[in-house]
Amino acid sequence: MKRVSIKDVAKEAGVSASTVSYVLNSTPTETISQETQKRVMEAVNKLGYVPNLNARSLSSRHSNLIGVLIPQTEPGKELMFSNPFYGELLSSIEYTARQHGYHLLLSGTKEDQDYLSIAQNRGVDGVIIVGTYPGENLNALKTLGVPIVLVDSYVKDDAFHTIGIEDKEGARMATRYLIEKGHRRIAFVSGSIRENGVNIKRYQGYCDAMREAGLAVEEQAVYSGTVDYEYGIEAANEFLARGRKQTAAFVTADVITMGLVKGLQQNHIRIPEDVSIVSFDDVYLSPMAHPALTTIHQDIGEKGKQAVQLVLDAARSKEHHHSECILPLRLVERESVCERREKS
Amino acid sequence: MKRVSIKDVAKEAGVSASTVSYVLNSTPTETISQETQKRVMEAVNKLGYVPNLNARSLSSRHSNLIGVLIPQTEPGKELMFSNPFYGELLSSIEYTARQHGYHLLLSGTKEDQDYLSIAQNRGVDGVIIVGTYPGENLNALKTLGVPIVLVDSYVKDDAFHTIGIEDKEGARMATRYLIEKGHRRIAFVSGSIRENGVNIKRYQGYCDAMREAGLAVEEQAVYSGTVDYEYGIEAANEFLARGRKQTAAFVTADVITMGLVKGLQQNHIRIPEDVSIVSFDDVYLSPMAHPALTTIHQDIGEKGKQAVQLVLDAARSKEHHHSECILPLRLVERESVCERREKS
DNA sequence: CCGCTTTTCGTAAGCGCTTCCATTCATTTT
DNA sequence: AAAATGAATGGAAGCGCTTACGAAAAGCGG
Repeated sequence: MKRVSIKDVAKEAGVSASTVSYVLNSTPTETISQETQKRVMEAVNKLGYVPNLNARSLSSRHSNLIGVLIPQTEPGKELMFSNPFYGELLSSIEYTARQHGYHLLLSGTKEDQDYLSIAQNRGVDGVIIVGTYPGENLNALKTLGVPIVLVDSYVKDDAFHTIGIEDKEGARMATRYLIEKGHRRIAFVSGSIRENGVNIKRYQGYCDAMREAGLAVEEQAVYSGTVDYEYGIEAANEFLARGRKQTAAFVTADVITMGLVKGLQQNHIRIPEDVSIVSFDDVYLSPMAHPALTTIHQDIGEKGKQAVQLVLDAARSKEHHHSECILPLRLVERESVCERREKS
Repeated sequence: MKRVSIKDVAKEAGVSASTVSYVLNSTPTETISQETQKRVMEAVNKLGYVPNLNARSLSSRHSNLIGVLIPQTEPGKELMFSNPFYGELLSSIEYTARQHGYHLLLSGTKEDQDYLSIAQNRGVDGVIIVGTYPGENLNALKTLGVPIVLVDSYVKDDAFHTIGIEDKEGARMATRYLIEKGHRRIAFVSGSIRENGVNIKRYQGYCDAMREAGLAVEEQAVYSGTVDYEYGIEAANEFLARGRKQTAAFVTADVITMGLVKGLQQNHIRIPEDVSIVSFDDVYLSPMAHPALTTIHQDIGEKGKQAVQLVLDAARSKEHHHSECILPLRLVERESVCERREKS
């Protein structure tokens, strides 16, 4: 239980602590003889020495740690992963980071929280923030001096790196697809529409597509709530309450869609025969849905990978150059949409 | 960008660094006058001081950090969360930890990996390991001197705390339910069956129930693969290949079930009319499946919460007392099972 | 006003590691 | 042969914080 420190190794190998440090870090400016290296390594193995990374960070000013902030879907709701999208994203982030020898410091976030706590405290080398946050909170982070990458946020500020997708274009693509299938009354269902968020862009894309086709965007055709399946069910009920006006819907998240489909089916509305749906994200389980979701596919794995890459690149290069990465989208056709000739 | 340290605060407040430390940690043995406290706090706020937790850990020997090890489902597969169960569990762990002022150091794990790296390195205060691992790897962790809790593992060793569920009983319950519904030929579908893992217990429960009902456990009725929906589909094909012998199945994970259901439906096998299924886990999305999954419900949130609780309790108390926590299970009836009179 | 207890605070010694700089030899160079 | 070079290592000063320990200030009964 006795922690073995670098000094113990030094003593065992009959060298100084600094020498041990040099061989362990293979410091390029220093040169240690083969023989000594071998002796040190033997001591390390014999004693089972593992360096204390806290101490290392303290003196070397970098921690090989990346802070990751993932939103709790809703304040008060503890389920950070009520949206499987986050799970998949985190998965990819973790995997990529680990490949590079980095670990993750994970924290969920409530809106009102002080993000500094996680980041500044532990001396992370960079921060990945996923989702949309009020600007003030982000500003505090800028003073941190470590690279910050925003995933899926439209905050425009050169202090941050960003990675996202063509939200607007994706939504337009989805909506247009529905229009091409003969639908004219198309609902828009999304999570909360907030400043700098993705949903506002997707809403614009939806509107654009409608307008381009000469269709009106009716207020009663837009549904907005939270990003979880509960809201999908709620939206289904609301759809009924509003009189089943639309024959199709563009939904901005697969989770919502799953709830929506369920809610609709429970009311004996058939998908896609009665209501066609194009969804968004293409999470791991969406081909498993019934019907399998026709959805805008985004490469979640790539998103996470790029996020990590951005942080690491920025952490390495000294001068700050703002970078931005937009991933492409594509529509994958499955079973939740069918042709429709509007009666009117 | 200039980091403000405790000394800066001390200077600003006109006191010594130790005094600042005392007020910040409200060290119980020391007593600082109200007035000084106020002065210090003002300086802290004015300078925007945030303590460097690395330094703190270094000198105080505790980090307010919990290491979390989550398995990559399959080696080579990067998707740690191909099973939504892990996402939900992590969610709960993160939330609970945060409530207690702890952060998470997250790492995925490959089988062959050296777990020490994450734990020992960073001086975590405890480790939560979810899933089943080869014993040798765990042994290395024992020397760590921090509490370790194993989630869903049947490794018997007083050095570890464990938290799990009544796997065997749950499986028995599920199988018996199917039998009560008139099924006699029941498949067992699970992820890999390995030593000390949950599936072996569930298999036993399945066997027990069958035996109790005087039914034979046929080798060709058991399917075992990986825990993801891809395997579910595979199992469906295998089911066909083996001649559609069973009228029901007990599946040990909802993700697998989703794949299985999909695969079966694609082959025009109706659920539950042709094949009834009782699943396991009751993940967030399982009521959304089509049909909604009749499944053994486990309280994933509670599991995560207890895991954290166990670590923290153990970290606080000096002497080691092995603790163990088994959570109850219950069957929730939904739509994937129906009555059946065996033809034979 | 004096010893004595309490309260309040500063000094200093680390925690385990990195890293600049100086030092010691063994080689070369001229 | 003396001077210059370079390779190989150790010394020591921190990184930013905690925490004995001890000293000074303050309260108090007599």
